[in-house]
Amino acid sequence: METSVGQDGQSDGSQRAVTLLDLARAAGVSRTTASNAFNRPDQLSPKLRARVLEIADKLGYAGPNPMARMLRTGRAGSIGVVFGKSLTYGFTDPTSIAFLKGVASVCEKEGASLLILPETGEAQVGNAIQGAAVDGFIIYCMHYLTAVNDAVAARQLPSVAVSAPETMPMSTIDIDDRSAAREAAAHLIGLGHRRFGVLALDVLGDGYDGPLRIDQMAKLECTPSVDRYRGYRDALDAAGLQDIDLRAFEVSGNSEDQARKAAFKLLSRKPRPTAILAMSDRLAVGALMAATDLGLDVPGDLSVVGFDDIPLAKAVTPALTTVHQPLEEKGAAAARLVFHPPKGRPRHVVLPTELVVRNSTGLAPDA
Amino acid sequence: METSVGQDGQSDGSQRAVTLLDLARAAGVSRTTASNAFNRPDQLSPKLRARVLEIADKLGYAGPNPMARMLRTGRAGSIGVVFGKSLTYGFTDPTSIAFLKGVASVCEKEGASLLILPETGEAQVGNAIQGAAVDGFIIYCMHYLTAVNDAVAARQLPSVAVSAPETMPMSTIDIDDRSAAREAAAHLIGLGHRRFGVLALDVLGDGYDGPLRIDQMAKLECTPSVDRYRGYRDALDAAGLQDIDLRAFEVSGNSEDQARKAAFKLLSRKPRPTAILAMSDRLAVGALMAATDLGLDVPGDLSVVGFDDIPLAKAVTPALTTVHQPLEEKGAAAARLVFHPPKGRPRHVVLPTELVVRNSTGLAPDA
DNA sequence: CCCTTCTTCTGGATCGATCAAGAAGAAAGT
DNA sequence: ACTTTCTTCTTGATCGATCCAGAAGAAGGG
Repeated sequence: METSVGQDGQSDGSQRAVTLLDLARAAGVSRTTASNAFNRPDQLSPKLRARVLEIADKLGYAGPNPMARMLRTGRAGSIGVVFGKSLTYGFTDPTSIAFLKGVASVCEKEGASLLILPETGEAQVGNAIQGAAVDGFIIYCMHYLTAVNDAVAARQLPSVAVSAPETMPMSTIDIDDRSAAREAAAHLIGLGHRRFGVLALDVLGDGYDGPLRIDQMAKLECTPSVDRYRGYRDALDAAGLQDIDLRAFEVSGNSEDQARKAAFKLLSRKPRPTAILAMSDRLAVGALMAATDLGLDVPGDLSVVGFDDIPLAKAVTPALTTVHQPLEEKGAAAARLVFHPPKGRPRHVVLPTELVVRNSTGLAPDA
Repeated sequence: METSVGQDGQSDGSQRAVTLLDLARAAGVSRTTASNAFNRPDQLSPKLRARVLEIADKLGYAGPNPMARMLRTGRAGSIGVVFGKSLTYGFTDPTSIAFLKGVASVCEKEGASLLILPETGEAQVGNAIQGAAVDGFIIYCMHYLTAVNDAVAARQLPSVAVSAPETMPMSTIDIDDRSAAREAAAHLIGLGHRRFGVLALDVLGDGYDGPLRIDQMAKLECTPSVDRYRGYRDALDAAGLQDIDLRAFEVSGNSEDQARKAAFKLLSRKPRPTAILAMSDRLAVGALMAATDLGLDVPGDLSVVGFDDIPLAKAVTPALTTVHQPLEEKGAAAARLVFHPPKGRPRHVVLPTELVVRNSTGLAPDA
């Protein structure tokens, strides 16, 4: 009758953990009653409950084992976020930080935890997703979306993908990147600019820096970079400027320093561009630094328009003209959709954007 | 023998999930063999394994249920972070973001997930901690440390507390706030300053803004604010200036805007302080804004020294003189201690800090 | 006094996996 | 030919809880 417990020996250290059954025995009640003392106070008399809890305390019983409870109830009390890049990047880029903030705020309201999955590379990412004890997933824009999508879909849990094609079988949250970019470019065209440089987000996430690989764009699944580029072109087309040479550089990792170098190259060409279209505010800041390096005045000699409207955008000098997008709300909306999934078909939410004109754009110098 | 399955009816919708047993039956093997196909490829022939996995795919079996696996193996594959403030704050404050980044980078190396617990208030925080399926905890400086500490300790898991007293029964990670602050103040004293204003982090986390509540300081468990204040005083004492009136304002939520207001008040007194000791860089930035509001030149009329050395510190104008502390490394070190707990006694790590002199401090104007 | 209802508590079944021990057959050593 | 070893696979027990149906006793209604 006496179960021997491995090599324990009662010595200070890893003794077997106290379970609900131990507690029940010690209190002279059934497991269910002990369980109810924690979960259903109305199911037993207050006096008994107090006694059970007291004995639990004495035994060092912290409460029902979370893993066992999850298994039995089928709920984890948390949602998972799958990142497309290293977590280090996720906690560095202001865009994803704001997104996480939005997710976190909704989690907090729901009393749920937020599980951030490690980035393990395309081959392994399925394992992490498969093994995550969560009630739903949020997929934050990534480069190998298919692998992630398949793994998440297999879990059959409420899921939302951000900045993903609406052809995916789950709900999506997005902005209209293309028309937002179009508006940014139209603003510059309206100011008389005719020579542009583009600083593009990386297309494949493979650490490449250099001229935009237009030929690779078709491969893409996660497409802000592509959509924004098309938006820029749309504006040119609409203005009858389709023949303009739109020189574009890809910048890896949304890095200010790389953007500075790329912008330096763009601005060293003759004739020099009078405006830079940056696909993110960080890239735009890099362009500002390059302008300083070259002794160019912004917006006198050069106009710069960004994208995102991160907090830094209005803190830099000159304050950035940029496309405001609701970063936090993206996260919040995604989380809400996970907690309260739409019945029937998945929902595809498109959040509004707005061009915010500040001090980094002005009339073209040669206009 | 046929178990009826609730009200399922096979209709499109929530059909019972496929289990390992279903897979085993469909493949004509035992549960264990099916399990091994996923977890121990070496335990069965490659041919059989391929067949099992194929059938799993066909059945839509995503892989072993994470909750069941956790229960059986006793491991969750993730560590939890307990915040002392709302998650919104955690994802806003550059200090905690950097900390999380450090934690995340180590998690990624270990292939583990990062579970961020919701802030539920002092009364409920125990529940969240009790119910978290994790392999260990990191406690990030909070205001009701006792409640958190008790709940975490009850879980009997490897845990690390940040900026917590070494009297706690778990490992701790910290910097020497007191001597770092002392160094910052000594720097100003060396420049001839004799009239100081202090911008203090909130002592109780209750949203209070106003004169520093020195009388409350004894109550504290989580003590950067108190230690830094003491450090400032230490420097004054060492210089024989113990009688100086060290006027201090508490600023709630480490907010730049609130700091600006508080600094405005400090700087409106006659005679005006010539230097401001800020307990964080955000507070210091608030002081810079107040200086601008008052038409004061920094460092000509006013010197400002911050604390933390967040990225913003060197981006603002003038660049902040501040105490550099290894924010990311704090998170990384904490995570490492959770993954590889010290045998025997808990470890108390104190990371080095360094005063970084930039452009926001200069000779006292009246010296 | 009997029947119903409510409160309080209990035991067995179950969630879905992994583990330990061992069986069956093939391969190898003597 | 017989024992040993290795490979491959299986059965029963177990992880620690929650859920369901029902029992025992108290309270209330006619």
